[in-house]
Amino acid sequence: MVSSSSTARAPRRDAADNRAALLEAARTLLNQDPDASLEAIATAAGLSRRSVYGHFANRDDLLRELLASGAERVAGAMAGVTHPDPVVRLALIASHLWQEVEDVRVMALFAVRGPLRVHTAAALEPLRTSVFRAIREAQASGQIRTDIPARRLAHLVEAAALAVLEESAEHPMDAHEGHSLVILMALATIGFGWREAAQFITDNGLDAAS
Amino acid sequence: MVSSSSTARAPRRDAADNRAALLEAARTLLNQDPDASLEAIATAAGLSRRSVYGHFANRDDLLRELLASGAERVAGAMAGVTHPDPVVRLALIASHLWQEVEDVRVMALFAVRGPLRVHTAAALEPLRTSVFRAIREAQASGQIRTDIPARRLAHLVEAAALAVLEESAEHPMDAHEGHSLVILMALATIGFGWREAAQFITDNGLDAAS
DNA sequence: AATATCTTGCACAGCGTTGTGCAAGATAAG
DNA sequence: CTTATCTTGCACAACGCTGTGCAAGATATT
Repeated sequence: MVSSSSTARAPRRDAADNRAALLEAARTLLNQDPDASLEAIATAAGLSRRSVYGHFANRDDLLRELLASGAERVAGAMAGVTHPDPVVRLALIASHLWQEVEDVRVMALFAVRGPLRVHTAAALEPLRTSVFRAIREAQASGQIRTDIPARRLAHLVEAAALAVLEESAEHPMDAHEGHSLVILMALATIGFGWREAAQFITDNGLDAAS
Repeated sequence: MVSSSSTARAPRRDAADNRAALLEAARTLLNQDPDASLEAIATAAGLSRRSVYGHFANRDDLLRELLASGAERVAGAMAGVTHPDPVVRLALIASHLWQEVEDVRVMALFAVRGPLRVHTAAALEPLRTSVFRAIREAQASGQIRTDIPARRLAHLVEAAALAVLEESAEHPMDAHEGHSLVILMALATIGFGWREAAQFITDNGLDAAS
């Protein structure tokens, strides 16, 4: 199906560009207002609303593609995180997460909380699983709190990260501050006291994360 | 204007009942779907959509009244919280908060996060202020973390409480578990380690909060 | 029983949006 | 240059919702 059997001509290259421009515009606009209209998105991309339907079947299709690719990008960035200590692993995940999401905070919240979170769930599944595994492992070795079941704790860690995102969306926060906050809140959630957390961060060089 | 000067008759008493029924129905329905239509709300209240406009000028009016009264109820429940130790005060606030909001969790999230949060801000202001004051006081006396500015920390504590609400909305959680979680997460956010927090809770009888 | 008050149903306008059909125009590929 | 591909503008239908006007009906109050 890729190279058609008939004598069809190759698709125009600018079409692909426009498609990309639409996604990029959507990324930007939806990050300001998750309910931005197609009209607004198309205009921002330098196209007409009508043309959008030449690239995507409908609004949902655009959103789906945007969110799915975003979720995969985020999940992909976590793939390289491997560390023997499960707590360090968690902190590294938090750190990378922030870096990936920092410039799309509002849309990230929308992607995970909004009505379309169904479309990102699949791509984020491995990430959630590795968080859960790290927590279970850390509980087993007595490194973190055991008064909350692992599943629940995993959700709460995720919620803590989202809470920082939200806070950063409402009250200006530079990238560096957000980065450390995400880690601090994750550690706090799993049971670390604040001095303990600070010690842990310096001990493991997490404050100078690349 | 209360008792009209003309020979007007007193308003019918069932009208007030219907108005109350509308608010109650709205409270229930909006707790399931914050975008529930007036049609749905009116029907649930045993009235027609048309009648709603006999009691409220428009949709926003209904919402405003509902949210404002809810916010005041919540804020009012915190008024009685006075304790010399600011950390205990924070924990008590968290505890009472849960009890007030437990049966309206989804709508509470909507009221604080949604587009109508403007209408609840005023009523919740004293509550937010007392959280901020408690945190500042506790920081001054070295009881809690000082690596995060008081304002920011206050926001994060609020976010932590909301995170528990959200978690409870998505993954079933009985009232008791939610109650302790809210306190635990608040303490975690202000810098307590999990054992320290547990100790603190038993020491102050917070696990048996009325 | 008289009457003001409240409810109802229906019709209608308005809103902002999405999705389509179609014909004409612009443009990259061959 | 020719042609298939892409874009555009306009018109139109549809959707679900809010808000109103009006006349008729039900009901509490007096």
